[in-house]
Amino acid sequence: MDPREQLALARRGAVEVYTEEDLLHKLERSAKDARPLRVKLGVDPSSPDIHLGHTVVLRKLRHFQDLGHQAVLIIGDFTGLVGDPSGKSKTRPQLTPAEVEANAQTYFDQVGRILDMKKAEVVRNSSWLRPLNFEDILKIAAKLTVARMLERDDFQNRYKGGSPIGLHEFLYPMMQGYDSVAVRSDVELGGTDQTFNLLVGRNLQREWGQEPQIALTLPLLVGLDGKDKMSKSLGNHIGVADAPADMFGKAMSIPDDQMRNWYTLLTDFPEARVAELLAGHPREAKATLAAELVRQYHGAEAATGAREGFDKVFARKEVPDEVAEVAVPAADLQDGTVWLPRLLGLAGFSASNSEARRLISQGGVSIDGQKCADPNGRVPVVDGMLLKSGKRHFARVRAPKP
RNA sequence: GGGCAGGUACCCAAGCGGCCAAAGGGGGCAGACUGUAAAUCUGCUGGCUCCUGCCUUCGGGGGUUCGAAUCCCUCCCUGCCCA
Repeated sequence: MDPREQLALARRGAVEVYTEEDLLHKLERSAKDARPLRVKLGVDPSSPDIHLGHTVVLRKLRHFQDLGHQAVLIIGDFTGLVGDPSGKSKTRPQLTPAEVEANAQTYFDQVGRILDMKKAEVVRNSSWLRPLNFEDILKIAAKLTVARMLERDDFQNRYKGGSPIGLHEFLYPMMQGYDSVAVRSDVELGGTDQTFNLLVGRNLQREWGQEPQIALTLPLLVGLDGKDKMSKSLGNHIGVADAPADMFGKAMSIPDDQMRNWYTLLTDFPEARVAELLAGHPREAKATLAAELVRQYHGAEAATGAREGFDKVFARKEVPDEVAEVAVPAADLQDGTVWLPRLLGLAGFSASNSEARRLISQGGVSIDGQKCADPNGRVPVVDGMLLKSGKRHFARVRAPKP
């Protein structure tokens, strides 16, 4: 593909490209010499499950792959020992090597849903970071200054707010930047919260006599709450490994005004199509989005199924096709009845009896469509009866075999 | 090393001898409504107890007191300032 077209494609959705001219130059040279660009993406194995927030940048990397460039995936197994401080308001716990390794494995399995892993180059940064001795580290550290570090928003906020900043956290951008030197990166991708780290890479490459990489930043995907960036620790995420029904339901719960963002960052829908959808009924637009996301990770059939299941439960208030079963142990039976709070606990709908009582007295519990009023009552156990808690928790009750 | 300010429930944050299972906000859950698990409004939000109390909780450990999240001692941790 023509370098200018490639540039346009690379540019799409990006917040910032440092710098665009350099990228064009690299693309042109790459085309001329038939030498793919090395596009670096560092992944943080501190949280093993990847969610849609991660996919924004992974999708961009995939696009580079599709253009024939070389994806270089760096498993931050060494940096993971620190935990990226970017955007964090507190120090992250350091992981043990074993944890990092286990996480990396999970990560691989999931990332294959987006990248073409057969063509990707996967490396671990421990392979070049671990052998460094203190003298090497000092040499690299000397290229960075405290003042520059403190320019970063997250550090600055923490500093001003009086929260601790570990010295090792200062080393994080340094390590990530050195990764670029180690893999001779041409382009590095990252969220906008990575900007500083990506720019450090450029500086260090220059110091090591390499042509600086292009830093391409992408917007952070806002999570289900519509406020904060999607992250597992905030619980506002959709995991790529989530079940179709979950994925669909969660996507349906994003605030309306986030739809455009999600469409542009998570789908390949052309702009015109998105505009058309957003002009229509919001629920319809959201359902289309949700279905598309399910399709990407589970296929078209699952997408249709998820949508139907959702409508069934929430629009038509019917019972879903698949309902988990709860077996009532004989020990809990008394004259053929079971204590309702106990039953809710058995079904996994409440963590304690108090919570179960609360649920019942709030009118959130029903059996076979019949609301349960007594928070302390016993109910006759009928094999196959349907227990419902809240709007979306169902369980088929199984009586003990005589 | 010295001085000062702090460590409260899932998170932020009040309380500073009894009326404190602990204000308020966030989050979570439930209900109403609806276009959805959007938005909005309302309620609930330590555990056990079949409601009557009991148990655990306010950084850890000791103490004072009839009684402590609140006072004292000590240890650990954090921030700021000085060195």
